[in-house]
Amino acid sequence: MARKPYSEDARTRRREAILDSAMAVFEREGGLEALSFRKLASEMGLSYSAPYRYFRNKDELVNALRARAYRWIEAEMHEATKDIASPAERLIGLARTYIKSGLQRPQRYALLFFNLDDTDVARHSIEFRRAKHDALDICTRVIAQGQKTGELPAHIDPLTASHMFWIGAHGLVSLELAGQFAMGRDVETLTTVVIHTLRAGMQQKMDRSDSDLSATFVETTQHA
Amino acid sequence: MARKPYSEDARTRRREAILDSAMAVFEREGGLEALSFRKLASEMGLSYSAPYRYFRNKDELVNALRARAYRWIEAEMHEATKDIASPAERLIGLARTYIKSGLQRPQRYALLFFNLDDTDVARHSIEFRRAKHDALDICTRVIAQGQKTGELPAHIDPLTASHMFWIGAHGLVSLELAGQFAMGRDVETLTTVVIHTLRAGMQQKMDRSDSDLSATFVETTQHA
DNA sequence: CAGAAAAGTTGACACTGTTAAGTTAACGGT
DNA sequence: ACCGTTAACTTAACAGTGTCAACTTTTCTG
Repeated sequence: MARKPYSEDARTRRREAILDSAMAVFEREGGLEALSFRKLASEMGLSYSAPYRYFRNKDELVNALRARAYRWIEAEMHEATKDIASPAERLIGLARTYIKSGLQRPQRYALLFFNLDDTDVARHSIEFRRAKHDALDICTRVIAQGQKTGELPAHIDPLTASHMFWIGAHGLVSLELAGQFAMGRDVETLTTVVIHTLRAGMQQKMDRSDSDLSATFVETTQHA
Repeated sequence: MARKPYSEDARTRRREAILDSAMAVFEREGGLEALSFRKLASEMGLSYSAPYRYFRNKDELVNALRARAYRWIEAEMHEATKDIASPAERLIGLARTYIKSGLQRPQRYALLFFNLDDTDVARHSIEFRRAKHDALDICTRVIAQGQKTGELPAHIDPLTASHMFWIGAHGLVSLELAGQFAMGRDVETLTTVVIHTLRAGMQQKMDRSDSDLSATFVETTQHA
């Protein structure tokens, strides 16, 4: 009686095709506002509400694009550093690749962190969370490995350390993409400085004075 | 024959009122898409195209909001740290205030760096550029001062150093706002670690091996 | 080949940004 | 006091958008 859908993988293939097209439009035209179901559909020779068979709404489509973007940057990092034996060197390679990739494809990178509606942040798709976790995990594991071989300091936990490198890399990419470093600053140099600083600072154990200093300035102004 | 406009400062006062309203709507509803001229105008008891007398288009309005946001975070930083005598301590206070303020008002912060159309980046309003420059300048001057007193290392130039702190602070805020640190990580700790790491790493002079390492990984993969 | 269900289409609704034309209000000169 | 000029504002309209409900067409299964 009930029939199977046309073919399970035909369906997902079509879904992927839509995502391909969507990513292309998105990166070409720039911005999520410029990406509309209607433009997308017409580009694929379909009618304007056809994509609704594959994505409940635009948010769902965009979240699928986000997951893709994450898998892409993860692949970039893996590909570029998988043959580096030394953990410390690989860590630096990861950071540089992350930065380079982000700068190379601004739109795709922006997809990862910008334009997040508050509700989106609450619960991303599982696909998205896993992609994110996997990407960070490469970094965490490399650091843990480096701690075993003694190349990297053992006093900091690997997750915190990789968060820190992520913060540095993302901060750099993000500010550069927002055009904040203008005035003849080149990113190459800044990249090197940031990586060096994080690497060197990581060696230094925190002592009491650090946490004291932090407590000192907790109260900030609160005028709207 | 020709008459003066109603009153120069009445006009700018009205403009400011619109911006007040716009910022309120924007922060309440969340997101630039939710902020429309029509909602804004109706909230002020005006007709839907009245704001066009004060802003050529939505981009211009948004850019004015951005400039406001910048002046806001600059004021927060100034207010919270102006009485700290030691440059090194004040630098840390600046970073902590920046982070705290950003986390406290996510929408307003996001305005500064997200949702930038490619064309926007090219040429922001002069107002915006100056606000940005002023904010960064606080940091740069504090560092320069710290170098004079010997509290901070002199081998790095102040602008690069403040860029680095900016990268760290922004990266932290930005990732936290994007909900990337979930899994029971608290930002307080991460903040302390990042600041400590930058501070400690800054002391360490770069040697030849750093730049060598950077050159090693310049070629990354290039498959779409 | 029938019938069921998926895929795709069309029409409609409530929005949006933006422009053009028309209306009202405030000022300067006489 | 009045008139013209001009700013401020309103209204109508256009081209888009996301989204849903009602259709039509296609494709597979019994």
